[in-house]
Amino acid sequence: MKDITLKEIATKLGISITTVSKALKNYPDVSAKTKKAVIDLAQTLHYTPNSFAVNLRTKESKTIGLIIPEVVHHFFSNVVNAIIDEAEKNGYLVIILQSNESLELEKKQVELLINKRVDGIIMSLSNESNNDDHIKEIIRRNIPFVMFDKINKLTTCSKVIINDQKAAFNAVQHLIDTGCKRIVHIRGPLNPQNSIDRYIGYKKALEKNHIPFDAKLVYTCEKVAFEEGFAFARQIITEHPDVDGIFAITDLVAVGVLTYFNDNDIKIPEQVAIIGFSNWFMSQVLTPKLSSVEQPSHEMGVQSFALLLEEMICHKEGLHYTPRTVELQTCNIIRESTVKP
Amino acid sequence: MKDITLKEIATKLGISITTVSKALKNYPDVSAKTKKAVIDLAQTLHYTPNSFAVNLRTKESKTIGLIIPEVVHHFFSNVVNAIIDEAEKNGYLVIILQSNESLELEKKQVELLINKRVDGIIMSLSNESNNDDHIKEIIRRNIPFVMFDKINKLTTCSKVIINDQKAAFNAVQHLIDTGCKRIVHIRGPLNPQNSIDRYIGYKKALEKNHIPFDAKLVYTCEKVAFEEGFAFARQIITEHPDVDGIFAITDLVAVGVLTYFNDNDIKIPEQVAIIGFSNWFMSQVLTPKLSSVEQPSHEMGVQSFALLLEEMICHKEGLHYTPRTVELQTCNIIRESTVKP
DNA sequence: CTGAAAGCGCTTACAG
DNA sequence: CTGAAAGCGCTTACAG
Repeated sequence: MKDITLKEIATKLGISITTVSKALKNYPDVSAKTKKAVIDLAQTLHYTPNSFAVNLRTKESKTIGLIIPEVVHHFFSNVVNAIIDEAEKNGYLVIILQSNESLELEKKQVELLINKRVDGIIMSLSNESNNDDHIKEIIRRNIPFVMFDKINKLTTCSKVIINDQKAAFNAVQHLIDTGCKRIVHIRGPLNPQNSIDRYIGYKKALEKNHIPFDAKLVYTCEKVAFEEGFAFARQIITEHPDVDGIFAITDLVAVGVLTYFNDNDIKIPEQVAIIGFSNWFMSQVLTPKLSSVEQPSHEMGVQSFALLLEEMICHKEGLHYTPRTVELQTCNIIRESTVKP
Repeated sequence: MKDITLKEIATKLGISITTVSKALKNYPDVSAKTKKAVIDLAQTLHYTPNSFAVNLRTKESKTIGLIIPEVVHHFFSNVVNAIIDEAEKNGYLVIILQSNESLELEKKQVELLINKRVDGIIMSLSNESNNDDHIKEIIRRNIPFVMFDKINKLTTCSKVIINDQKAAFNAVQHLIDTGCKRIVHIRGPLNPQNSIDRYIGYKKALEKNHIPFDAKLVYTCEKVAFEEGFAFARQIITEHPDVDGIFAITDLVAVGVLTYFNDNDIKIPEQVAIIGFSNWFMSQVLTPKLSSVEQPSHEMGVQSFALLLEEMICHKEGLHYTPRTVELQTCNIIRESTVKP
């Protein structure tokens, strides 16, 4: 099937390409009669403008790129959901790529998006990434750019974040309020900013409450996986039978702990209370229901796109844009896993 | 920041655009010396070809479109994950859109993708969709097209499916094997093919085992949501206290049932056994762990892209392509919710 | 109100 | 080995 072009319509009607183009774009300087003829024929022939040519002329593709660690993840899929919908409402399509937490893949993907000449890029960094060359290249090329959640503080660009230190502090404070005295933190990898910040929040809460910090009570995930939570649970209960509270970097890991404890008849929260992070859907249907920190994933997506749109508009009009940082609120969602009867 | 073009490189080196283009594409008829000079300068200037111009010339965008009901869904996010990764390996990017189960949105999205001139489209239909005009338009335009999971039988295109009738039959047969005699089916909406097929599988299993079919034991979801499962559970236990088994259209609904039963001290599986569908991640961590039908989501994504790629290659070379249907295997995953002690 | 012409940045058949 | 030229399908400043 050959695609219909302006030229064909013009030939069929015996008028110029210029006039056809103007008629379809509803320019005021085309007679009503010509306009109607053109629009009718275009409809009959199922004409749709060749976006490749339009892109080349207008120098924009009305497409943005989105790189996240992985889509099969409660938090990220919710952000993706919001970004896709917001973008569509504003006439943009979204190309999605997954770094799978690999810096190497992420670099390649940034390159792909730059080559593709997307109008803007939204990103949440992989666990291995920092202010690396590929990020600098986005900035150097002056491509509208927003980072969310897993960000790098040194990069000058718009950001949508939560206050991970404060959120973690509040989660641990809650454990302490319910009577916990020996609190484990299962943290994320050493590199990502949010895993560092949650760790700091944990330490600050201990300090504030005059509970001595014990480095042996900190366990570090590599993958931030269910299986790690499960394995750490066994290790914790063997190495530190006196532990009475656990703050996990994310619900998935907390669920691993909870599953091990359930399987081995360790009472939650009577023996050990557990609180996770991000409030995954499943947390509310587990037994016991898991306490967690609510992270506004949908709103993060909405705000990320809104900031990117602002910047894309400035960029298009050649105006200077000053990056902004939006910080969203979090709160503790208290459920059975931390409420001692 | 202005983008570097072939022309600028050519001017700087005092050679023609043609030669620069050829050098960068490693044509054999360019001298090694010229080639080196061009490649070096291109690198220094961070040259990357303008994909808009390349698309226009080559008439392909190396981009495919993917429309699914929603990305925040265990099954679909796994398929998306596989499609993105397979596409990237083969040099394609993926634009993702969500119909949110709305036919109207889906139609608009198909139009967007056609206008965008993606090289191919992969789709899983919304609950409201059939062999409608927008689907016919894809076929009419001869755009490479694959449907997976939620398909329409009448459309002539490649498909990746499971045998929903057989899978449902086996699930219900399992309930019967464990001693269930009054079995409820919480089905999906009336329109989608897979919800019809699972319903037929349910009926066939009853028939085969000489259990009379009772239309009152069939409950119909509108949204296929957790809340519906939860509400139906209360209704079922009130209207039919003798029910001893439930087969739900998907795990999310089964989890709603399970949650209501847990909250109200109805023993699973002693009083009522439950089996879901699709084997969502959370099913293995619930109490009791939920039995389900394993649906190979990742493999569905891999196969969908593979079929699309086949068709895109034929399309590009002007060859005729005969659509194929790939049927993947399912199996029962038996867990605590159906194993009577 | 209509249209000829230039140009977006590339690729490639063709001539030399 | 190198390059002039046509053309992909559109948009738009300009002339009439």
